[in-house]
Amino acid sequence: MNISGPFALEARNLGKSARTRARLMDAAVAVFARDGFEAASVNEIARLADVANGTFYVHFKDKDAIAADVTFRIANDFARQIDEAMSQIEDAAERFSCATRQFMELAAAQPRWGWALIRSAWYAPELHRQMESFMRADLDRGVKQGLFTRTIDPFIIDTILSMIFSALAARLRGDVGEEAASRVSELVLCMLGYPSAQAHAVAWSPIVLKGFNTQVLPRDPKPRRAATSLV
Amino acid sequence: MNISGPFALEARNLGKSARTRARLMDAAVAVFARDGFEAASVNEIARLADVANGTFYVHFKDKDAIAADVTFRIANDFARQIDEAMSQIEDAAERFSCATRQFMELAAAQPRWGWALIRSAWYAPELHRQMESFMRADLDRGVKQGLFTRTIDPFIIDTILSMIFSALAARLRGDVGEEAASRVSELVLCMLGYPSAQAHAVAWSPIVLKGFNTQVLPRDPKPRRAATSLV
Amino acid sequence: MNISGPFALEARNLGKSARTRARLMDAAVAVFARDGFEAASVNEIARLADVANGTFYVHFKDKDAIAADVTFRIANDFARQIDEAMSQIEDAAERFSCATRQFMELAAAQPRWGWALIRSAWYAPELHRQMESFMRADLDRGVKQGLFTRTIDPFIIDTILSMIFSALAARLRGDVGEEAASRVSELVLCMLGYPSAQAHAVAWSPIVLKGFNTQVLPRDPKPRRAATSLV
Amino acid sequence: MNISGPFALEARNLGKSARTRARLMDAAVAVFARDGFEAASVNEIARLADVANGTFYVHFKDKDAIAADVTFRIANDFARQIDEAMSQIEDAAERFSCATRQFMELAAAQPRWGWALIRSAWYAPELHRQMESFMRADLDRGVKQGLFTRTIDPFIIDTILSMIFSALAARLRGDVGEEAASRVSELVLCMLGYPSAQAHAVAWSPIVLKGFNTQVLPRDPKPRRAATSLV
DNA sequence: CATGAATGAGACTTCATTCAT
DNA sequence: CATGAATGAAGTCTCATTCAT
Repeated sequence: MNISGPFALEARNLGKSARTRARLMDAAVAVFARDGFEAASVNEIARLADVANGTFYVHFKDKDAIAADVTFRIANDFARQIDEAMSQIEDAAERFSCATRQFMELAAAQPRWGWALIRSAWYAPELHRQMESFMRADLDRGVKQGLFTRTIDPFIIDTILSMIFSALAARLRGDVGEEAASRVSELVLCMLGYPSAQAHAVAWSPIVLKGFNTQVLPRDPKPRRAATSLV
Repeated sequence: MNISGPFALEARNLGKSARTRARLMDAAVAVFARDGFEAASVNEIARLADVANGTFYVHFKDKDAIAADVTFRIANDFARQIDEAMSQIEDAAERFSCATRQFMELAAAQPRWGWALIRSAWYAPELHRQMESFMRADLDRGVKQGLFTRTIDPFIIDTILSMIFSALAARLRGDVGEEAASRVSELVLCMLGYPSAQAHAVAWSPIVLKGFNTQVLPRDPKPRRAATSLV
Repeated sequence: MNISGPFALEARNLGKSARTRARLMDAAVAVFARDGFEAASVNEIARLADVANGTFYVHFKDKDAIAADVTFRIANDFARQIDEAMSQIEDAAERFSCATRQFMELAAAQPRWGWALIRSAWYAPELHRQMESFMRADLDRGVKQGLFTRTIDPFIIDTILSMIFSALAARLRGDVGEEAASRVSELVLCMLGYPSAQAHAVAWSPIVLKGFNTQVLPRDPKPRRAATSLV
Repeated sequence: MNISGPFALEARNLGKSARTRARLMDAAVAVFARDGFEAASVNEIARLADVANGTFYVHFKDKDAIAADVTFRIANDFARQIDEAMSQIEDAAERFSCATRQFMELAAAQPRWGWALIRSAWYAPELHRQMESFMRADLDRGVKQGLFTRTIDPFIIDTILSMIFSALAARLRGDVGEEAASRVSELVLCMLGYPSAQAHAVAWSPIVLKGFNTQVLPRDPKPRRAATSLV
């Protein structure tokens, strides 16, 4: 039962150990996505990764550890790709919209990663903090640019994150199509005090979304602190 | 290890069976709130309820059954109390704000119920449908009254629910005080196209919130279908 | 869930206690027949009998006790009816054949009783001894009459009983029709040394078989020791 | 509590996993023999095998699986040894008698295997079919050779099997000695229409019975379909 | 590193049996 | 007598984790 995914692809030229580890991570993503974090079992992850169950413990202390690693690297990978897509954008509203739409596009292109994020978000507080910090940069920028009238604080950031996750879940369930990203962007911009008509224009403007790029980050990179938003 | 809660209080004058059942329900709420639905175990519920583990199965088929019963009755109880609090209100924006604030007040007054709702919402689709239908009534009314410009559909309702749950979680974690309800109300009203200044006024107007009333509904009431919002 | 059967019918004019007991016995027969003795549960018997589970213990010490009572009474009832059917027959070969055929007819007419006998035979050694003693009488008579050349001892009686039970099971499963009784009779007679042609004639001679008569014996009758065969 | 038996002996030079599996199979035989299939518990099997209860599930899916494996291997082992013992015999009556006597000798030499067969025969329809097919070959041969006048069909085969099992049970209970096999052989031969005197001669002729040979078959052998009788 | 058998705690569930009403 | 809630032992099975190879 061989799950092969982005991590394995990334590690294809590395040593055997790194490749085994990568296979485990791909398998973990698949299992978290399918069963949720709680119901995921180490044995099942090992089975999907085509390694003996004991091998899991050579690479990870326990289920929490692999979940943390997986979500961390997914988040970083997404952040990197989103960053690239936004490098030329200055306007904070556009940046936010672009980031949100790009985020959902990436997640939709790799539904297992999307579901894994959703289904282990509760168990990966690290992820939350990371996404908050990415997002905060653009929201603060918008306030400075006079675009957003709403005060930015952890509460509102949490609220926005929950909206984006909710929209992502709807999209992945198939309840809504790719317009989900624009819809939620528009809602958030309005909520932040951005003029309604412009919110609509920005959120629905045609943009080029990057497809999914499997060049995931190397293991244990220096934590990124780029002044930018994940979403 | 005796957990005593609203259900036990409600059942204190009923027969022995009803009292045991109520103890189990209170215990289930406590465990769901603390551990989440998945991690909750029947044995632990029985232990908290101070009954033998076999006793659980005298009253409920399995964990799903008690969860369904518990969420159903919490939701109905909340709905009833929120309804009462709003009986005199006609304006849809006020109704929404009142419902949301009342909901969060009730949940905050009984944090275990609040956490239980949050942590088993994923596993209680019934609850979701119920809350959606309660909320939809007031949102549609607002559209008819010309207060909301946003089109109401399942996507936006889901989004609003996720915002409210997110705010509730923040409140229950203690990250934010009782202003959480007003803040999220205001955000939602803005998002729906309600004028910003009025949104603020409505969301922050002083209102009398009912405290928690433990008169939970009797078992198996006729399902409420009142044209009103749970939140 | 009301099972009503021969015992209930028999007890319809007795006191309430006797009727409850009778309902339990009918239910026990049904459950033993359907699930086998091991898999039968007291709760299920009580449920089928439409009484509370505690009521079972008012009437029977445990599952063994009801099984013993039930098989004892079925066996006695069958014995009584078989006796009646054979009262005029003197020839031992005819008696054996008649008894066997009558036995299988009764069991087939009341398949639950038949299955219950088969499926609890292992657990009711009493039944075995009883059937052995009934059968022995006719076999010994056959030897005295010079019809059977085979020595009669517990081994051969056991063998014959197992043949009859095997044939009964085949009949109740529907693998074979009502000829099962004649076939097994013929086989046994041959085996006992009875001339082949006569064995065939006796085993297949048309006889009048009594239908099932629900007048089961009163409770705890003096054990019958009539010099006759159950089968 | 260490049960050691033929399977363990057979596996003594194999890997650890095979040895544990063999211990479980020996233990299962012991428990089935002692308690019957229904009453046997996985925990008890593990206890007798001196392994943790979880270990059982490393080797077998459930009780059915180990029962199927055990009966399959016992049956094949018996069949192989019986085949060997009969390789030179052409006469169908002799073959039947030899097979029956050899079968009972093997079972009596290894009473746990005998009891296990008896007590799980009901739950192993596979076993029944296998024995039927082995036996059928010799019975049909006897008809072709003009030795048996009785028509061979599933009903009579079932009947014969029940006789043999009944005799085996009597032998294992100690109610009868090693003459049981000859007695039941003679009875069956008579029943099949084989001349009485010859039946006696064949059934009681001195033959060399192989003792029990613990070289059980390797796991998953090609199923034997030799045109011969198990009994 | 990789393996995979073995472990044993613990989850779920059933059920014979008791006992207060 | 009848009830049926309550009990707790016992059974089934899963799973994170360890360890010898």
